[in-house]
Amino acid sequence: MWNYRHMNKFLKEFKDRGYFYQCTSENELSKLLNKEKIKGYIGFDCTAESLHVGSLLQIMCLRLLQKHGNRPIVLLGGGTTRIGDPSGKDKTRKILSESEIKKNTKNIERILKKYLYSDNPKTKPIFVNNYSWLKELNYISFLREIGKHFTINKMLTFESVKTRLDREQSLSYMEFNYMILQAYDFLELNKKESCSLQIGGSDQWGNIINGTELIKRYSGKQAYGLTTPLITLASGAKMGKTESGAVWLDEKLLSSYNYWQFWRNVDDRDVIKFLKMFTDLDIREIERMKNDNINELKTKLANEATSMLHGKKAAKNSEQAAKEAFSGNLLGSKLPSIKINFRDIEKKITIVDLVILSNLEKSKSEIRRLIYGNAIRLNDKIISDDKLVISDELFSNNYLKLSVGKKRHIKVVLD
RNA sequence: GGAGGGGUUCCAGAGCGGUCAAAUGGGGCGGGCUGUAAACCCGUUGACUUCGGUCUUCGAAAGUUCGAAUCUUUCCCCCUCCA
Repeated sequence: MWNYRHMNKFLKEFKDRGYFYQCTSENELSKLLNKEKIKGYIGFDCTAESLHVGSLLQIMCLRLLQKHGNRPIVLLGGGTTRIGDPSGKDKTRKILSESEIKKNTKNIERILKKYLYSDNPKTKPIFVNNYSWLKELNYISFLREIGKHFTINKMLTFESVKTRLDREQSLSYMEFNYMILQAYDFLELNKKESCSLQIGGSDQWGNIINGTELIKRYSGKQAYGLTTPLITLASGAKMGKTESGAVWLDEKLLSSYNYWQFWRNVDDRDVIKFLKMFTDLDIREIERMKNDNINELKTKLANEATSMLHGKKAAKNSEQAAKEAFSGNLLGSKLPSIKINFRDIEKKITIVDLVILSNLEKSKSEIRRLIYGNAIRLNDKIISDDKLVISDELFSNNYLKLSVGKKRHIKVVLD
């Protein structure tokens, strides 16, 4: 059996950090990686306007590739998004408009650039959009050159297809072709950029295999696939979604403070795992920290993850804000804030209106319920009257701290 | 093509003419305990409300009725079995 000690450093770290799920031919890939620096790619779907933590593991894979001197290729699925990947989907997804896809693609690229290093020309990420080659495919020649390498018999055995058929849910011919297009992407990148590795989530295994096999048949070359596991939280839930929606990697959709809070609030049992997966801290260092104070570890995790995305300063500010908010200080100066003006005060807005304005809750009934449950506080004082009118006396130095529950705090600034 | 079963509030799933904004469980939210954790306990979980109520929900539309999630008709969609 293969000796772990001789394993390529990239692969070894890939495993040590918990990124590894499956690999097409591990030994050979390891040998190749030892011999030369390669290019590896991951495809990103452009269905959503931005990326969320669900994609973070993939992004971390690209960073790791860079760290070990390899060059990452980011494939933006501008073309395939027009089709829709049936993997793991019960139903056909709604088809997005051209302009939506364009907008999404741009935004996703912007976010990825925050994570990848561009200073070294040898490992600088390459961004490609598969629309550039998919749009000009000629149907007949595509069928003749590429289509002939796929058998329906085999395609029908793929999990993504099978589950749809088994449940008698319709699978359109368009979607059925998705896997061929993804395989073709790999071939294209292999030809154009001599890219020899595709990484993806475990649900992409079938699609990836199709790519390596197509490359083999088409040009006789060896290419490799590597997949990451589906991350499950200790609580059993899927990573990335919280009660209040997706954890976006985008300041516009989720403030850096709330992003920091997401990491600060992970389950105890997930902390070490996440430190390994989502920070650049040395593995051995993390091992050593195992018995450190759990809350300090969470803070560390939050700081590392936040600064990677939003910068060191945002991370520090978030930590500061959290300290102030949770240690019961009168005012969290770095807390997310909303402004209200004197005219609002004159209009005699109530506590309920104020919470609505803060965007922390959107239903008045819910806010009233929260008030009855002692959950709403102004400057840390519990509010028990839902008709309380906000007066300027409540403000100190034009600031007012509004809290909903134990965890949500916002600074109200009188303008 | 034939025979049945079903679409209920975030999810699962009861209800089968008024007492139904709809049991129960899960999830969520809030409170308690703690450590911004887990477990546990309690409360809450359509919207609006001058807290008296009011309005909108049970696949869609129409109808019966004083009154429908519950009955009738048509339509749409799912599932199981047989061919």
